Amino acid sequence: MAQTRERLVEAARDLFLLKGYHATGIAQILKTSGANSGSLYHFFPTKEDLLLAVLTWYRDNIDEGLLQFVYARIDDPIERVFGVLDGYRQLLLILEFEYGCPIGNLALELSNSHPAARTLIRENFENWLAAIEANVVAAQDRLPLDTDPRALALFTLTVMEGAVMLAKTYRNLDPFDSAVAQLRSHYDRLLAEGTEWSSPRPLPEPTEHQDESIQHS
Amino acid sequence: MAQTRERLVEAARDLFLLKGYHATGIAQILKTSGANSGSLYHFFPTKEDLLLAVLTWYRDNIDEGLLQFVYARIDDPIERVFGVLDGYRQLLLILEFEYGCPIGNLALELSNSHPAARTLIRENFENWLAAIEANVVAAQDRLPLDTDPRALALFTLTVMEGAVMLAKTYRNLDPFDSAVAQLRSHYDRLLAEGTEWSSPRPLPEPTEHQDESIQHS
DNA sequence: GTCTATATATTGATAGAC
DNA sequence: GTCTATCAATATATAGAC
Repeated sequence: MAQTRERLVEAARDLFLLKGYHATGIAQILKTSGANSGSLYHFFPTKEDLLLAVLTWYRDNIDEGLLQFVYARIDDPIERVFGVLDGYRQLLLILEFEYGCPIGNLALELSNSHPAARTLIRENFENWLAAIEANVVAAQDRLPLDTDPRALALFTLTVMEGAVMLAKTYRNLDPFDSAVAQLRSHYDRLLAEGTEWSSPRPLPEPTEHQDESIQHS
Repeated sequence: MAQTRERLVEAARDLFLLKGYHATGIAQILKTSGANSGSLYHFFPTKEDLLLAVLTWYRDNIDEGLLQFVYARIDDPIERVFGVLDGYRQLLLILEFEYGCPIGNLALELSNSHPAARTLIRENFENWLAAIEANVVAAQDRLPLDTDPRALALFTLTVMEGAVMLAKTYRNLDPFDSAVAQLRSHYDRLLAEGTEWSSPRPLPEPTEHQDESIQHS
């Protein structure tokens, strides 16, 4: 049947999500999908080709799989951002923390060794960032004039990925909720400043450390 | 020799860091460490036992391996926090992004399937959090009275883990620097408020979304 | 505690009939 | 495009002499 390819991608997607790439065997993918070895290798010459198909699927399904589900019930752009984060929260709950961000998992497992996968992982992140950035831009009339939408979107993704990692490790939503609450307060402080130029960075207490290679905002 | 066990742990530690747990074979560990199969299984009945030894090593070496290196040249507690983050930045650079946080990598790869490892990963995070929290406490006289040191430390860890993931994926320090700069501005806003009680959360523009399950601060 | 040789299962991948 | 049978390589782990 023509949907064999699709079943294979779905099975691989779910197994990679739950167990990771290396820990998932071809045999399991065949069993889960109900396909045979010959069919799999007809569509995907190597296991890595199947991985790329999975990452392509995620990349092309961020809208229906994630955004539309949130946007359907929330209109305010800032609340949409936190609605997306809440989507990950729900998935952590539903799958009892045997989950994480599927892209994040594969990013840490494969970014070093699989360049083609890394490119697709980056494209996934780029799509996610573009969606969040669009929300920040839509709310820009309530944010300080010097707000950098891309940087704020990137910060949001950063916090989400870190928060999912900690929740998965603790098998508990507390670290996730705590981190998102801190992120919320970060947004709140920006909103509280309104459309004025952001106040200049205050001078910290004089300290005696010499070299400081962190770039400040 | 009595240091065979140590050489095995070091080799496994480095290989797990670069390639992950599943992608690292026993044969490679033997080759890298110069030990023989019999020696390895004398000390570690299973591969997972070796993994636990590696995680224990990290847990017991956070001081000498990370903190003291930073604290030796920085005294200010807030700058020590960002100095620790800068340590990860340097490692990303030195190892040309073929790196990440070793604990974070293993957290996403193994938290689901290896409960004993997950416990040690959590202990690693706890040690890291305690160190950062101690710095926040040390700077508490410059922070708002209602600052929660544990929550701020957790936020810092969250941002660090997410930032390392993105830098590794992009093979570029930009996302790391951007996220850390945002975190720095978060700290700066807290410092700017001084020791007063934090201003109450401002009311955002009224919006029409109904259910909002994110916990606000 | 260390050595070499090897067992056993599973891995990703292939062959060739249909 | 699908099927079964199977390959060669690698995986983790073991045996037993020293």
